Amino acid sequence: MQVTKTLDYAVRSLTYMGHQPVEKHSMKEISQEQHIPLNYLAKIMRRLVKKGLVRSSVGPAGGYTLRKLPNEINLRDIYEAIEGEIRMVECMDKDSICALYDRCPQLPVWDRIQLSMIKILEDTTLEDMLRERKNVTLNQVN
Amino acid sequence: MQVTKTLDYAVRSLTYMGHQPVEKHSMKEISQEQHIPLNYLAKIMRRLVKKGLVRSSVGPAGGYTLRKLPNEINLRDIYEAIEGEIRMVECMDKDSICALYDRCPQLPVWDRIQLSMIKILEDTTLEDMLRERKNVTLNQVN
DNA sequence: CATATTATGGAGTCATGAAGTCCACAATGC
DNA sequence: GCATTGTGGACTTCATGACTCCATAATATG
Repeated sequence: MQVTKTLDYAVRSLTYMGHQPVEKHSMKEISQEQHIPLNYLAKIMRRLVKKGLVRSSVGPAGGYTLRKLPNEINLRDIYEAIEGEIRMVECMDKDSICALYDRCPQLPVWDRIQLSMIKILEDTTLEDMLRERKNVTLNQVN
Repeated sequence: MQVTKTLDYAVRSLTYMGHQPVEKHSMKEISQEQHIPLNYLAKIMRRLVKKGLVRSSVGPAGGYTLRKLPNEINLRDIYEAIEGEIRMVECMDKDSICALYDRCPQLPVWDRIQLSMIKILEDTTLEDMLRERKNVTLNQVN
């Protein structure tokens, strides 16, 4: 559950679009405003389109718009669109077979923790981020 | 907040030692019982010693013992011993300077999420894992 | 005291994945 | 028909996780 740069970029882009959820935003615009490398952003947007978070149109005056309202898009959606299924431990994969079957005391614990985290992500929407904005006065990112 | 193999190994080893918290356990013993590559385990144990989680003694009949009782060792301790300070987002590092200072709506949100996670890790002790053991009937790890 | 046993320290290897670049191509508004 | 904007995929670079190996230090035991 690390926040990669890619995820950061995705959240930033979506938050940015969230300000005028109806308007169309070109990749170039997002890239410049949010300081995201254009070509890399292209890759990220493709995933967001494919996962149904944004709608795209090509050609001049093309760009992206959110498919839902900011309060209907939560962090879990975004996380999974970018990183795939949330899984804290590798062995939670269905296919893996464990040498310690039937005496692994960790699994239930990680599982509980993972559930809590998913809930937190689900409970946080783009709108929360937009609201947060005015409270922030000085901050760091990279 | 990914559970790496290294962290998994650390937790396993400590849980294993937790069964007889007083007894000494050699690296070879832990390695064999928990299916952890010996040389790699050596590296992990060094960190646990350095961070004060276990006590070591060398020579024949040497080995490791827990420094505290299982209910006094929580997952946060172990996590930080292995992975260092918990930080979900890179920009939470003190030194990083952000291009988006003063309009980064993400930070407070990630920070809140991080605090929740830390709390969960703190509230979970080795003893919880030991207790868990009897409830588990079939499982996977790798 | 010699030797076997156990931990310590550090260098080196290998594979994987994140982050980013490039380029050719497709859609479309003017 | 052309400029503009998104799409798809191949390719590169670099950092890090997950090891391996080896030389060395401490110490129980005979």
